[in-house]
Amino acid sequence: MLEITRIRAEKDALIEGLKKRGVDFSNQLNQISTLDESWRSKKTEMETIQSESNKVSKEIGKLMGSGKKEEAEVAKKQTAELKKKEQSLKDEVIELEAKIQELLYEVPNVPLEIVPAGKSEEDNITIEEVGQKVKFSGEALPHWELAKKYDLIDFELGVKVTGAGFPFYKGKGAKLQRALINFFLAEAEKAGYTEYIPPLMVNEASGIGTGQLPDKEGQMYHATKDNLYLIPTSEVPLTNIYRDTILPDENFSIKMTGYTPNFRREAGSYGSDVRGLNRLHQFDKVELVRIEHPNNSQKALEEMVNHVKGLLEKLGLQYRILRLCGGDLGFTSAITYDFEVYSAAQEKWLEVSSVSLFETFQANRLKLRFKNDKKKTQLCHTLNGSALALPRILAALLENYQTPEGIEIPEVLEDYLNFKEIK
RNA sequence: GGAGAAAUGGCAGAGCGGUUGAAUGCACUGGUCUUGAAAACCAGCAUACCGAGAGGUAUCGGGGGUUCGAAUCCCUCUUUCUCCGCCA
Repeated sequence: MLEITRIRAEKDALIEGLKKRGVDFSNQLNQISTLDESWRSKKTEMETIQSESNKVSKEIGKLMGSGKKEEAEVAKKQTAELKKKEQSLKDEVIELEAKIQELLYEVPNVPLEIVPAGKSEEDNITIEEVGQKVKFSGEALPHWELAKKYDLIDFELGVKVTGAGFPFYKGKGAKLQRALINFFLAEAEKAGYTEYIPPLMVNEASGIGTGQLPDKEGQMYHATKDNLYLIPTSEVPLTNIYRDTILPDENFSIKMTGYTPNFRREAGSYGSDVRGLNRLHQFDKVELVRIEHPNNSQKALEEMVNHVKGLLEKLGLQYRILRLCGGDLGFTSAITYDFEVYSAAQEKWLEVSSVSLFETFQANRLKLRFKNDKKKTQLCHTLNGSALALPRILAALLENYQTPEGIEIPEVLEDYLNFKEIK
């Protein structure tokens, strides 16, 4: 959520910045601005009346105290009119607040200077490409066939027990999955992140805090009886740890990591995009979340990008980094780098990580602040990134490391496994 | 799931329906004193919003109500504790 003070101060610049998303928000911002003005004047008016009636009430108190009951009765009658006015002003103020809030929820974050304008993924910029295409001697199988051939993942069983998009990992497939999780967590720990195992369900307030609600309600599984949501990413519980928090001073740099399954309804997805491990309703991910001083958030973003690069390089996967264009940017993000690995058998790029800086957009909703050197409360910056999402990494590993005899295992995972190849 | 008790500032803990945004203690910050420290003493110390400022308004777990006036009374939800039941 954009800060109302920013809209007051630099509305036109914000409108201009938002155009990079390919949508014109001048309507919303102008409306907010107008509503905000009348809100302020109504509020002042209301508070003046409140102040008056508070005074009269105190007078009555004094009169009652000194036994002048009749004078008190007269004063009581005086307040009736004030009450009426106060109530109607209050109604107006509340209505204006609700309207402003509603409009604010509609406006996404403003992209940073270096984010390219653009409408779709076509306009993303590839800023780096690392590694070589794998050459196969024979036919290269897609991961779903490899998974079947070596009995690593059972998709049909998942359909039977739960539904499409909920696979079973089995035997060496399950172990490989667990090894990857441990590897990612170990790397995060080395980089100074504190590990958490968060709840897999969150309440409504948390969903609103990180921006999944109200806009993306349909993306989450909702346990209506208890009004809880299954998390679509551990970003939600991890970031919400710091909801309604004021950090005591400027010296903070909060680095959290967590492994969790993630649940996404993915309504409307279809075709080859959902084949095999490409898109699941439940998938594992190790997430990085950071809360930073505004002066430090750019550096933190860079560190996170380098962290993910390191992981992909250690796994020996060909990858590229994209800077998303305005149109492809998530609602809450100011800048996002996507990481894609090349899946040699499917001959396509698969997104395995997304690293984003939200600046104050999330912190504003979360009420996550710190005390600056002038003892004023100021919003923190939040960041997060996947490091990494498991299924597509697993898919790429299976496909890229396949040989006619079996599947090799990247050396870096050997410490986490009791086998060195899959046959 | 049933029965009972409770929820106040960073913590502890007062608070007859009427200058209570809230006593007091601890913690914290600044100052005096001291060669330095401790102690003692003095002062300061919640958040948000409106306002150039003076100041104003709101907030005592959340929401609603009674009243001229609510931390204080009523309803409701949530959470915590105790007891019972069930259970990995």
